[in-house]
Amino acid sequence: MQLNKQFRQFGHKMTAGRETTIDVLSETDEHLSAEDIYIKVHSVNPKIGLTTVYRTLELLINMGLVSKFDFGDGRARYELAEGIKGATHHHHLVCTGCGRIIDYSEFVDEEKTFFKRIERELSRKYDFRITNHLVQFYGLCKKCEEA
Amino acid sequence: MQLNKQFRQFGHKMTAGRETTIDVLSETDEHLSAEDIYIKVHSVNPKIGLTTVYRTLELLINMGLVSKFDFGDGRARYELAEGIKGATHHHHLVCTGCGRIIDYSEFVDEEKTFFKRIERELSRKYDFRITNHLVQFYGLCKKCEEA
DNA sequence: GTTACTGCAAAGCTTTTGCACTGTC
DNA sequence: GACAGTGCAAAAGCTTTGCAGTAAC
Repeated sequence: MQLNKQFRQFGHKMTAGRETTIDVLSETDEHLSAEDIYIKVHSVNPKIGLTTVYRTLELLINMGLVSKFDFGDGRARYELAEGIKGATHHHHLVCTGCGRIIDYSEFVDEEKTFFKRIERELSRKYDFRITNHLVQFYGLCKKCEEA
Repeated sequence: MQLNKQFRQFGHKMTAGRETTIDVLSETDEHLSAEDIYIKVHSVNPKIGLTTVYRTLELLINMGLVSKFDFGDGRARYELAEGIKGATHHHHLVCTGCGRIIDYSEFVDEEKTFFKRIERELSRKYDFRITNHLVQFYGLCKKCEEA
């Protein structure tokens, strides 16, 4: 895999734990917590521990390969970053009833244009170099609304 | 104060801890953590403990008087909700270098219009009742950019 | 007088760290 | 062979909970 090369460029080694973690993230469309990832990684390769998963995730985030999200339930969630292994840009609807996360990508282009303009002005006004933005909608999914 | 009445409508009692917590939140423009709030509350009234602050914040959030934010540093921050005691709608720039939070309210009207449209369409498409949205920009403040 | 509220201490969770061992390059 | 990476166990940090005492209405 070509990520191998990317690891070495950053001065890191490619190991079983790292490769398996990336594989797990590539093969899911869920929003996995560190422990979720650990369980999957561990079932593929029982030698790999939770600590390694945490350390790998931190590394992948620093390399820009993974994004970390907080949906308000006290544990972080991880996703392959946009563009990595075909992952597409999207935002999230978070159900405050059951915690379900719905991805949507309908308006991301529109949002991109909108935010680009705002970011430009905020950057200038506050002397702030914006590198990233987070958009999340909260509410109730159909099931929870009916209940 | 008229919040007193609001508490009773919800079936809650107004107590020293709750009143002091609201006062602290009203009088700051910082983004206080539970412990920050506790320190201030405790300095006004040393009888009030951290547990009460946590329980009060939870209550205030459920009553819609307080909003809870996560800026990625592992502890939650609390602010008076929009409209309570004159608190105005705003969003946040988060410096990933030093953790500084900058409030801005320049584009919130524009954002409101923009999001209203998107929320309407997402609600319909995903059968999801959107009650709230979160917008945050991440980047580097001037000091951290120079360092 | 009832019932909700509170403080304290202890527990619960996720995440991080120390250290000796292991594996990659 | 050097040095980064790893597992395990322990620690850290924020937040929640149990319980007996206290205060609001």
